[in-house]
Amino acid sequence: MAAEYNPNDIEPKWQKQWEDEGLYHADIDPAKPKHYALTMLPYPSGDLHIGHWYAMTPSDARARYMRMQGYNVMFPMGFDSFGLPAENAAIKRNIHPKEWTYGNIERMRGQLRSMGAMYDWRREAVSSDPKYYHWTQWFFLKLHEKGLAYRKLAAVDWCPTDNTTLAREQVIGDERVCERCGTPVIKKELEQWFFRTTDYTEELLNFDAIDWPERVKTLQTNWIGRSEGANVTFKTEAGDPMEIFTTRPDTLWGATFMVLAPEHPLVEKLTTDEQRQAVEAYIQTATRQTDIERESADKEKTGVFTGGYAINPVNDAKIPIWIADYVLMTYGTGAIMAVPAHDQRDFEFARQYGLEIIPVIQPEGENLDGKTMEEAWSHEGVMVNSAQFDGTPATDDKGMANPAIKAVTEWLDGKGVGEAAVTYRLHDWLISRQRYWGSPIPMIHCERCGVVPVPEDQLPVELPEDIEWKPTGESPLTFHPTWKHTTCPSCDEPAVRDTDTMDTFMCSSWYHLRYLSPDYDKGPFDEDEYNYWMPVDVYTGGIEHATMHLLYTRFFHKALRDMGVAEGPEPMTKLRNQGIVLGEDSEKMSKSRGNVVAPDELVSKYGADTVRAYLMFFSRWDQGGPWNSQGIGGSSRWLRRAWTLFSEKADGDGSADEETIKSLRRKVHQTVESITTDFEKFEFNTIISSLMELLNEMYTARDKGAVGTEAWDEAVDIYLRMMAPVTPHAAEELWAMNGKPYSIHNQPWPEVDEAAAVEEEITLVVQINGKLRDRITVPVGISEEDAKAKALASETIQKFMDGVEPKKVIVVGGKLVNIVI
RNA sequence: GGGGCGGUGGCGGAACUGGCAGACGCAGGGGACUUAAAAUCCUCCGAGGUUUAUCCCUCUUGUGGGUUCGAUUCCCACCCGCCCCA
Repeated sequence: MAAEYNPNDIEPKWQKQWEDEGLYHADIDPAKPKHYALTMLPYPSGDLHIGHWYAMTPSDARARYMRMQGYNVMFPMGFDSFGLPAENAAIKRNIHPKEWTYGNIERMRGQLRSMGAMYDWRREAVSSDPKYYHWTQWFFLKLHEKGLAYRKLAAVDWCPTDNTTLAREQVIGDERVCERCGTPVIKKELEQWFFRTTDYTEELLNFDAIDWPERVKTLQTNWIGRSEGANVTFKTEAGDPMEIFTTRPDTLWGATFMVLAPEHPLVEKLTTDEQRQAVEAYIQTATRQTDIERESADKEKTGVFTGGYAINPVNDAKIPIWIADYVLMTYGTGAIMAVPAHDQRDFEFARQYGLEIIPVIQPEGENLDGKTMEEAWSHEGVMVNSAQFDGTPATDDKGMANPAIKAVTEWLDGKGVGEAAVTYRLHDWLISRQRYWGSPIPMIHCERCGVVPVPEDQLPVELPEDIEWKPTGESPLTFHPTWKHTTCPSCDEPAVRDTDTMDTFMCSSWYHLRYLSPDYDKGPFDEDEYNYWMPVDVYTGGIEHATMHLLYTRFFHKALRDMGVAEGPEPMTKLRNQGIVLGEDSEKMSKSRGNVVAPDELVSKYGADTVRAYLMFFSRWDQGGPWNSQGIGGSSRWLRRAWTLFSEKADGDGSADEETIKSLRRKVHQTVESITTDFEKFEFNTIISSLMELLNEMYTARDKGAVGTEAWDEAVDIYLRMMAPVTPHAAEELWAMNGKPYSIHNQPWPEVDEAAAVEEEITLVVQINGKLRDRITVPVGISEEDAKAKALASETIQKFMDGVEPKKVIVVGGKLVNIVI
């Protein structure tokens, strides 16, 4: 009798053996094609949750599949271990961030091992280790050297809960909340370090070299927010130039007022004595509001007339200058021309304050009138009230593709009052964080020499461990008694270190390079390793990183390339996103909802193989979906059924008839075909379905006496190979039980025997007027005439046709006949 | 307002290039085994109609239209959900 399936025995056993033998060690092998498979590294938050399993085990299955396809596969893992939660735990529970983090890492390593993934642990990298952040700092110095890291005073986003600044990307949604804790951010004027991501805007918009999901490309494109238009210089009555950017220079003749941000430097000068009191009061209230409140679309528009006027350069019209809080100093030039007839926000503002509305784009078949219009017209039409441009068609096209914009822009340029311009929404990346648990910024502030980089041979600038936490809004490093005091590398006089640390996205922008050689100490990575393994061939992870990590890492790579440190256009060739596993109540899993699924419990109940299989099976991987605690029973049943069939020493007499053998082989090879395609396409759910179907078919074949035949042995051999990526432990154990040589994970992927996979008979579908009426079994490759003849000869069909002559008969590739009557 | 993704049985989902809608599984019904239960095995399982029953028919992929011999698939309009940008 066969041994019972007991995953809790066999899984740890094989994990240990694989580990001891270094089965999954990936070393440079020029004789083999390489494959660098990478899954986004976890933050060591304490416990591996089901989302980690969902991200990691299907990726592991695919990496294993690639390995069986003959690739030299590197599949590394590590920890993104700097960050706020460690520090918050320190404050809350009085435990040092380092201790908390490394305790979690240790725990998670064990949990990761229980997945049975093929990680090469020799390549593990931990971003909070000095030997790692040494090179994070080194990259900072390189970026600084290249002029890509700079310091500026700016109104930056500040999270009052986390007590730190945030990058623009880390401020989420209309409510402008902190990406980590959900607190609405506020603005603070601070001097901070930035990276010049905006130097790479055009290049970041180009996705030609990568196979990434459309969704991610769209998200990045929107985020970068390229808009074409023109810069136009207006003048105040006093002659001061005021530059504005507009995407609609063709509507310049309809500009009936200008609006400046309340903080605009010219406001002071423009404001007349009569208006001064109102203007100052307005500025006071506006500065007390957050950007969210100011920009909110449904908020009533408010503003105040400064008393000053501007001269419209296209027609010398004198137009009033207002200030309003919906214009932000941080966006564009902090000044806009207002064309109420063709911009809804300007329209509402004009109606509110009784300002003039002049339509300059007339839609076909209508006659817009500024006095009676009910909303702005922002679509195509013909230019009117615009002097020599009257009659020029204005289309819905953006930028120079729009004939009206093109004509006006060229004219402005010739006149010297404007020029074509492109603006981007993308900001430079704010790097400084006023927190402790991060990589120190390797810069020194010297009273005499200014900001001086720490010399390379003094890296890493290590974090001190004896630290006190005070929620002051300044980096805890500031209050350390000695740490910040140093000498200036250039004048040797006393100086202080930068006490901010780097955004942790900086650490994760290059971790894929550290995996190449985590212990290497002559540089961030060993060049031989780089030359062999890079770029990352398949990168998997959640889509939530589309405009953060995935944008930063592309920027980082391009910057490194320009320094000669990296090569190639992009760091990650192919990207695939998994969805999110929801709780059984279809809500996001959270401790407070009590709908969290704990993988450790599932593993002890069902075994890791079942959990892996179910995670691959229960939904489309890219979509995710609600967990179903009963559903996993199906995967468990499948695996046990497979175990039963393949572990029993069934006495087969090989008495199966020829047809049974043929159809068994057909199904086997058809399954190899479909599973291969599915692995290529990351369609994991149908891989499991196909394995289930084949298993059902094999049970039928067994009952018909197939055991003991060559075809049966072939089927078992192929089945186990196809199981291997999904359920690596069970497959290894069954492989051994069937007397096959260790290890199944060194076996090649099965090849399709095309001849065996071919169907001999097909079901000819017969339709009348497109409705299914009969099915006839015919030999494959039947000629069109024969198919037609057979269809027309069918009794059922004749009954339906009732003697009517067919008008037309359509035969499709010998598989379908449609009779039109 | 602009853009993206999605909407298929009670549920998760499948369906290759426009060609048998609902593979595979969950849940559910019926049965076998069992003193009983669990486990396992067999079987039914979109809705409606017809029939003793087998059969058979009609409807059905968010809604409405279109293209086509034929549409879950392509086109247009709309509704709903999620996301991004305004």
